[in-house]
Amino acid sequence: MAQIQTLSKNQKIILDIIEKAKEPLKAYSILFNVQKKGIKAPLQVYRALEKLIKLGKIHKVESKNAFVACKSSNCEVSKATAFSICEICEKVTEIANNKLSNFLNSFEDKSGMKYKKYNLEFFGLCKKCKKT
Amino acid sequence: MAQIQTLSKNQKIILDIIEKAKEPLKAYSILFNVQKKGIKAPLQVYRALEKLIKLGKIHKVESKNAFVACKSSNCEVSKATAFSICEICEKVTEIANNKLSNFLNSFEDKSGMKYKKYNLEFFGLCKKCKKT
DNA sequence: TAACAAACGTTATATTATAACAATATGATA
DNA sequence: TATCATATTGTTATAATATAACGTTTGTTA
Ligand SMILES: [Zn+2]
Ligand SMILES: [Zn+2]
Ligand SMILES: [Zn+2]
Ligand SMILES: [Zn+2]
Repeated sequence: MAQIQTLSKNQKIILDIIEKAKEPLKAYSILFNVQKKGIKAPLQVYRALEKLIKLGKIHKVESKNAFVACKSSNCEVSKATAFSICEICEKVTEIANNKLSNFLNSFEDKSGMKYKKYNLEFFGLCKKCKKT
Repeated sequence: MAQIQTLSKNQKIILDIIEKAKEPLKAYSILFNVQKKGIKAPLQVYRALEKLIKLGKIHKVESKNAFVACKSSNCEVSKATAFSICEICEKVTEIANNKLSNFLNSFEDKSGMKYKKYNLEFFGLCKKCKKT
């Protein structure tokens, strides 16, 4: 019944490794890490990633072509994502901030376009890197 | 004196083709289009793109790996970009909205991180595609 | 159990981007 | 003008990221 059980074998393997990582993982680094578990080809990784993204279990950090597990249990279906990215140490953190998400989810302009989804990436210096 | 004059030959050629395009251009499609002008290698394109981005003349649409000319003369240096992207016709438009940029430029959270730059991509249906 | 959809495995290939090296051009300044 | 520094160019090769196409297997459900 838990959502995790609806995941297939490869999807579980790959979600697991992404969840355990401390930083966003790139597809081929995931591939390298799961070869001992029998996943041999890029497509196997990319297919799992695609599914996990659809389910909101992971997100893609577009500016880095890398994948992170979703920390904010809010976004079961990933249609509103925001990240902070340190330009020095490259630390990536998912931003969970109601003021921000409320603002963006209700954003409208004069284009007549209906926004269903967004991805926001902030860049700057993290606490540690600011000090140096 | 005009900023355009500080651009090199290759940079001008590539900015020109991006400005004339009606949609975001991919690097290799740019390459194909400028081969008659003597630009033969990917690196020549990527180097010009990199410089043009730094100058704020163009932006990269991360989710599409494509490049658009900056329309909003506000962002001379591109540190705050926002796009709307239609999921059907793939039309991409740079959003110039003061309420949005003011909100994001002054956004702070409890992470202690100082945000200097952001990129936001909205997805949805454009006016035309909503009707069908 | 028949029919369908989702996931899998595999090979090959497409697409996007950078490394490394050498030459030339440009602009500032002594 | 000579010289120094920096930016730009040209070129070949290669790295990194992602998908096409094919057939098989597994799971669901009518
Ligand atoms: Zn999330
Ligand atoms: Zn940092
Ligand atoms: Zn712009
Ligand atoms: Zn559209």
